[in-house]
Amino acid sequence: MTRTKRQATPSVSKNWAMIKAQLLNKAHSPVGSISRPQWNQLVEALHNLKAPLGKNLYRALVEAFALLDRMHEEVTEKKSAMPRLPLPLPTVLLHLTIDSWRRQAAEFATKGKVFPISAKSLLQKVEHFTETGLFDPSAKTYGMLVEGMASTEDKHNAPILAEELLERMTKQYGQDPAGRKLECAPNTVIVNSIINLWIKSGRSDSMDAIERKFQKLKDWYRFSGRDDQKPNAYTYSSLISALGRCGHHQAVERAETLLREYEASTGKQPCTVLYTSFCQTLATTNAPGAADRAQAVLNEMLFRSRHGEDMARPNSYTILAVVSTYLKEGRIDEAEVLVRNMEDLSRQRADDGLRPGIFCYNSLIHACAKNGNAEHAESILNHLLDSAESGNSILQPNIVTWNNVLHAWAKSKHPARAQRASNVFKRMRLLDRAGISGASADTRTLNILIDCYVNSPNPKAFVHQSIELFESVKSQGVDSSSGIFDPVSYRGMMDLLCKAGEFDRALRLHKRYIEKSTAPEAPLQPDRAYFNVLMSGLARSGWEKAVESVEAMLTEMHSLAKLGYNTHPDVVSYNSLLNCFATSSQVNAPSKAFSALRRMEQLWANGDLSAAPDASSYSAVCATWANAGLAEGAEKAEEVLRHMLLHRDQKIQSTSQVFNTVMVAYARQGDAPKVQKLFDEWLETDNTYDSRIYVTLLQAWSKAGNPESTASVLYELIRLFDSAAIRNPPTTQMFNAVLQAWLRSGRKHAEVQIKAGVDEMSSLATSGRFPCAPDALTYSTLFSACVRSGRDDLGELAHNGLLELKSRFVTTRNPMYRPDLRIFAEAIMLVAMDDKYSTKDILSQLLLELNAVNGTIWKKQGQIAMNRILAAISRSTINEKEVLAQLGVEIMRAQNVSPDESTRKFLARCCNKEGQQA
DNA sequence: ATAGGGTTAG
Repeated sequence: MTRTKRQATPSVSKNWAMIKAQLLNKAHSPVGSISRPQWNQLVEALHNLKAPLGKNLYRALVEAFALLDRMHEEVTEKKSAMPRLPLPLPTVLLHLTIDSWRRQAAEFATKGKVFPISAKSLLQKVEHFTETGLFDPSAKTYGMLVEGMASTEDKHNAPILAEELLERMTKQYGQDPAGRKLECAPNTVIVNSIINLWIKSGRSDSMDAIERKFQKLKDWYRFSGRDDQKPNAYTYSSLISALGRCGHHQAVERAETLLREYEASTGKQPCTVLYTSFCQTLATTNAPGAADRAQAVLNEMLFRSRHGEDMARPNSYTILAVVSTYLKEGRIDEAEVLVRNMEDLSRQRADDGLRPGIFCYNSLIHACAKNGNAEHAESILNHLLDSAESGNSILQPNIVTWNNVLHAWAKSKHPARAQRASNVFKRMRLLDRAGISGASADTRTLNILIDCYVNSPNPKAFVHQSIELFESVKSQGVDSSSGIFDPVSYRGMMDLLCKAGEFDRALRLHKRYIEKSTAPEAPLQPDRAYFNVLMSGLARSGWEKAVESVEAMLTEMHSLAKLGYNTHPDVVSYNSLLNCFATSSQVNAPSKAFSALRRMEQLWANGDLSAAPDASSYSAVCATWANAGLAEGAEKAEEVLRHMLLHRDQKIQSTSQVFNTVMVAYARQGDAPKVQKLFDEWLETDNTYDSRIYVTLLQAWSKAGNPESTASVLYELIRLFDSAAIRNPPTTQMFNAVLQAWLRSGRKHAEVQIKAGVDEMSSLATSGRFPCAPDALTYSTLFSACVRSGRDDLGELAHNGLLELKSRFVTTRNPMYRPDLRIFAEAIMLVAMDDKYSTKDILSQLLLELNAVNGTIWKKQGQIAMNRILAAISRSTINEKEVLAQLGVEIMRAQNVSPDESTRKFLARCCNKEGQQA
């Protein structure tokens, strides 16, 4: 008796194991043979699944589906006898299963995996259950299915599927208005879910679809007055965030209308999410004044929540949205101030909800990275680490924080950037080993770190370190979700090895990677992007074997593609080959380049759209001709341009890159009128803008020594900029071209024109109109013209110019303002030639500064420069020639410059005159 | 049952 009782109330798992063994095994219980008590056991088993669903969701889910399928088969088999079974089953059983499926699928999606049961197949199942009467689904059932589409269906198709489902629901409900139950009508929740599918779809028509959906919901509500068909805060919030994310042409205006509409239709003030969505839309659209408006919204929210009103209290999402608006406008400092203020306020109000989250800090760090300020990025990390150590768990840096800081060093110009990145990585590993969460390196960490090495000033120095890292990570055998090398890592390694000039090593590693990644069951496979990076690295390298290696890899891509890998060469792959030819010195490079281009055109004609030559392809072939060192190089390049204009893919809208390459070729031959002709043709036929092409024309006229034509190009650029037709203002480089044209023109009084030009540049730059502050080249041009003029009244002008340049260099540390040997030499000559200005003190001071000009430049130019200086001094009327000559000799000795015959001649002249006077 | 967030790679 006791025994039977124990058996009658077995544990859930025991019960389940027994049922599974007996009832799901068709050999034991053939379909159609299940008795009423056994049926009840099946139902009970479904109920009991509720408990384990939370823990081992996936297994429970598989079991639930097995049970449902078994019951469905049973019902189908026994259809005639159905009245004996208590059908339909309670809907909650179905909902429990679908809800678990939805949650499980969402979790899979966050890990980048696709759940094996799709919404589409589940929907089919549900429809079968409905047909047999096993279940009677409601709008809630379909709602959850629509929800699950977001994570199991292709995002492009998901909203279409959902719309079809809604269509069927609407039809069914409408066909039987009297008999249908209220809960089967399509409702607000399902429409909201569909709107969210549209937002995530990435389709170009999504905004229209969303507006139509919204309109439809409003129509239903107007007709029925049902509360479950009324647009709610979820609806408005989704709509407002859609405006930014799907690209509405007047997003902000529409968002404001929607906010007002929400207030009018609900009688409620907007809540936190609505305000936050509004700020997000301001951020994504980057509307004028976005940051100030977002800040105003935040202030309003803070004001309303001041006395504990919860409805509109800002949270970390809100703060992030406002911070993003500042960052989009480049107002990093103000973003930081806002974050600090919110930290203070949350302390003041004793409200942790007001604190900026780690996402805010990660965005700030990313902004620093973009700004090149890695030092500051790291200081924010340090602040976070300090505050985490003092018990602040909300601000624990996570992997993105660390990755962003490393990224900041990768983009930095700091001389020790790679070393600093290495140090950050070391700290990371220490903390990780100490069990601190968020510091465990993932694949991105490794990739960014390699990127730091690639971008270091001396990639060669980090080859060893990278290979060590590479080997250590590989041998650790960590799980595949984090910390292993992926194709991107291999790409990075290849990039590093190419930049370091270690081509043989790169090719060896490449071979190993291909062997490993094409082995059966290999976790990683070679892909097109991997090959493209490697090939473009080789193409850029200037290595003599680049052409043959890239050719071999192209063949390899083809053969791997035949084996089913995603390595079919595309236009980028072919362009690498073409770029090899463009820099190759092989005599047959042009013909090989042209035949490669032909092959691409052939593939394209045969329907392989990914291989259609683009502007870069044609430009590379033009460059191959231009660089081949042939007399007719420019003409041949132009033939390629003509060929492209006739046969190009219409997707190439901008032809400027190709025009530019051909123009550069003619410019090199000194044929400025031809360059102008091509420019005019480009202007007439191409409506895209390209600053490079203007620069080429400018340089061509400048090189031809035609100041009027050069200046007219510059004036045109100024006119375009002032009329807002182009965004980039004229720069120092462009003004310099005009000055150089004057110098090259060899005309009389060119120095007067150039001096006027330099003054104009200074005043335009000081007034902030254009970034055209005179640089080293500007003064070099001016001084050369002055020296050439032979005038003896320019000492003060030269001296002041040099001082101005020097101070600009000291304040900016920008190398374009660094005075070089030539500038110093010519300034000294001009001072020496000016009897009224020159003194021994000025000249010896200048000579000492000349000596401080560092660099290897002395080896090449030192002798000529010193000879010219000594010549000028020897011709001057100054008294202390011998002293100055002595100084010159000392400088030459210090700089390892050996005197020649002219040197000795001028030295002798300096001393002789001195001697005569004595 | 329904909404919103940060990073890398030619």
